[in-house]
Amino acid sequence: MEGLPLRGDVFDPDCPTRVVLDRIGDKWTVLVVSVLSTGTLRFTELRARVGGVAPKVLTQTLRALERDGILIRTIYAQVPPRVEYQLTDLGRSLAQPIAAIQDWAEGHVGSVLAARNSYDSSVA
Amino acid sequence: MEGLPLRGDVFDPDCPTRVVLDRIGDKWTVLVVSVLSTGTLRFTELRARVGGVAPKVLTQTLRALERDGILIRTIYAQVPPRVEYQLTDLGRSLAQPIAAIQDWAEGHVGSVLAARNSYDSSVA
DNA sequence: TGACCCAGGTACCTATAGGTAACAATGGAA
DNA sequence: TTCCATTGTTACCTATAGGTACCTGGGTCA
Repeated sequence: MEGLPLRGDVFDPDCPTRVVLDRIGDKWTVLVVSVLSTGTLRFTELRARVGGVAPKVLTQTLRALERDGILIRTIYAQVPPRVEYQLTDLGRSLAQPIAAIQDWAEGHVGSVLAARNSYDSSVA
Repeated sequence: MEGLPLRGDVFDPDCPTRVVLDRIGDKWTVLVVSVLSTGTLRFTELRARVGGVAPKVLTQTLRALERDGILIRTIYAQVPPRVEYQLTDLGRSLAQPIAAIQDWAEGHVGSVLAARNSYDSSVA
């Protein structure tokens, strides 16, 4: 019943593919997956590398990604608690397109901001 | 002052790269860019291909993308009005990573849904 | 006897993305 | 003279993602 090689169609509003797109649309998912693609990290490290996340929101994001099979959460019965997050194979496969997006964003910020300035001044 | 080959850093909360990620996080951007990557389209055609968009929201999305230099809006002084949307070079360069994301989404829906079922039933 | 560390949890608030429904403007067709 | 096509706009409402601030629990270190 699982692992159907079923192919979705993002243009169908009723296709669950939309759900996947929504997850990627999540404000922090891209950043978290990107950071984790470099290796296993603990909560606090994650928080430090992804600038600006509130702990509550980071927890939410991590739980959602765990639920979707993108990452694994490992709890070590220690004191103080130690929890590690690492990507699954599925997560690693997602890391590639995400890296492409991130790369585009970093490489084209200048053009986008320039277009924005130009547009705003012509409308003003 | 424009077109700086400045490279952003998505992990810096104050970096405008975040703005670009936010735009991609927009619910309809990915779909609109994807559809337009196949060629120029009119408003109604666009609306038909991207299932489930309300006209107001489509207008908002298109304006935002125009502002960011991703697409061009051409108005023909006809009656009834005719407006065409096409990607710019910048938009076409974005279409590639977006296609990768979309491809991933369509190809891995099955795995994600399976993980979700498994997670939900183990928590229940 | 505190104070600290880690990984969150809880309660609460709000901005805004997104949605619904109805209307506008124009000229040609029926 | 009423209707229709086309591309939106306007007013209005709401769900929820996201944020702030503070709490918890239990070893350890001083």
